[in-house]
Amino acid sequence: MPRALNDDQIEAFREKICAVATRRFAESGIEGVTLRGLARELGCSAMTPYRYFESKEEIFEAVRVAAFRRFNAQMIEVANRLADPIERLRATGRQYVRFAQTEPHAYRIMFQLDQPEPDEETDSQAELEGGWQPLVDTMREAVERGQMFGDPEDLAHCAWVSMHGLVTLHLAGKLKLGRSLEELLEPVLDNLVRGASVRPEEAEA
Amino acid sequence: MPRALNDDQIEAFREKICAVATRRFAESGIEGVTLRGLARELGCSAMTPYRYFESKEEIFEAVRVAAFRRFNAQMIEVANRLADPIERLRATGRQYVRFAQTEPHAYRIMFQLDQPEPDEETDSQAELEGGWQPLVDTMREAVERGQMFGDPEDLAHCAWVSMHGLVTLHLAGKLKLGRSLEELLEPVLDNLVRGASVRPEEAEA
DNA sequence: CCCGGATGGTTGACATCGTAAATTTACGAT
DNA sequence: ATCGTAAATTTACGATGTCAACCATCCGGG
Repeated sequence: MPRALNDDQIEAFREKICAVATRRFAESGIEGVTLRGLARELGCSAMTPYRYFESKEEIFEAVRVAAFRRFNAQMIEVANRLADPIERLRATGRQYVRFAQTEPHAYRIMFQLDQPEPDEETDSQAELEGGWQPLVDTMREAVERGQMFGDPEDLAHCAWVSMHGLVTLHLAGKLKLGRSLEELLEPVLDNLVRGASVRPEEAEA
Repeated sequence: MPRALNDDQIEAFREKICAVATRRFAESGIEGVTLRGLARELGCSAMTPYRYFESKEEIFEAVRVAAFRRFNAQMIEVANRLADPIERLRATGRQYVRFAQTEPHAYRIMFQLDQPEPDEETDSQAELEGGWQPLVDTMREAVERGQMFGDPEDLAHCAWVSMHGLVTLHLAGKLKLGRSLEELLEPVLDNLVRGASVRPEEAEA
C-alpha cells in the first residue's frame, strides 16, 4: 500500500479549503470565489481541491454548512440567556439581523435563490432544521404559557418569514427607503408579537 | 448619411431581445441565459445585442423592469377589485404568492441577492417604488378607517417583508416542511392582519 | 535492496462564457 | 460608381469549471 492520507489529514485539508473559501466569500462574494483563486491561495494547483471535493458546488455546500453552524450557534447563545419566550424571540430576531449584517455574503450563500435541486437531503438542510427546531420550541413554550395563541409551527413560520424577508430585501438593496435596518426591525417584531399574542376569538377582522 | 436605425427600430429590437431573454429566463433560469444563446435564437451574431445594450447586465435590467411591470399590473388589477383595505391586502398577498409560483425565475431576477451596487437610481428601482406606493396607500386607508393602527409605512413594511420572506424561502427550497405554500400563506396573512388590527395600548406584551 | 503499483498532485486541454478590437458588409448621398 | 459611415460579423483574449493524461512519491513484497 502506498502512503495514504488518513482521515484526519483529509479532513484537515477539507477544512483548510473551506476556511479559505469562507474568507474569500466574505471578501468578494459568491462570484468572487474561484477554484483557481482558491488554489492559488492554498498554494496548490487548480485541480487539487478535486481530490477533496466532488465539485465546486460541493465546496459551496461545505461553506454553507459552516455558515449555518455559526448562525445556529449565535441564535442558541442568545436564546439561552432569556427565559421569557417573547423576549427570547425578540432577542433572536435582533441577532438574526445582526448576523446578516455582519456576514452578508454568508447569509447570501445560505439562502441563495438559485440552489441546486433539493431532491436529496443535503447537509445544510440538516443544519437548517437544527436551527428551526428551537424556534418552534420557543413558540410552543409561549403558547403553553398562554402568552401566544395558535399553532407553534405556524407562529414559527411567521417569525422566520418576517426576519428572512427583512434581511433579504435589505441585502438585495430594495429597502433603501431612508430607514436603517434596525429601525425597520422593531416595528416588524412588534407586529409579529402583537399578531401572535391575540386570542383568535378576539380578532375583529 | 448611411441607413441609420430610427428610434422605433432600435426600440423594436431591444424589445425583441428582451422578450427572448425573458422566455429563456422562464425556461432555464438566470444561469441558463447566455449572450451567445440569445444571439443564436435571434439569428444574429453574439455581438449584435451590444449595439442595443451596454452589457449583459443591462439586458438583465431590462428583463427585470418588464417583470416588475407585469408584477405591478397584477397587484393593481387585484387591488382595484376590492374596496375594503384588509380584504385588498389579503387578496394582493395571495396574488403575490401566485406570481412567484407562476414565474419563479422572474421573481428571482427581480429580487436576486447579488445585484450590482444600487448607487445610482435604476429603472427597476423606480418600478419597485411604483408598486410600493399602493401598498402604503392601502395601509393608510386601513388606518384612516380605524381598521388598523400604526404608521402606514411600518405596516406596509411588515406586509411586504412577510410575503417576500415566504416566497423566497420557498424558492430557495427551504420550506419543504410538508406543507404547501398556500397553506403556509394563510397563517402568515392572519398573523399580519391581527398584529396590525390591535390598538397599541391594548397590546399585553 | 529494489521494484511495481497505487495514490496524490500537476499540467494541459477543452468547452463555454462575456466582451474588446478589428474587420467586413451594406446602404444613402454625392 | 464611389465613398463615408453605421451596422453586423469575425476574430481574439482572458476567464471559468472540469476531464484526461501524466508525473512523482512512497509502500510492501520479492
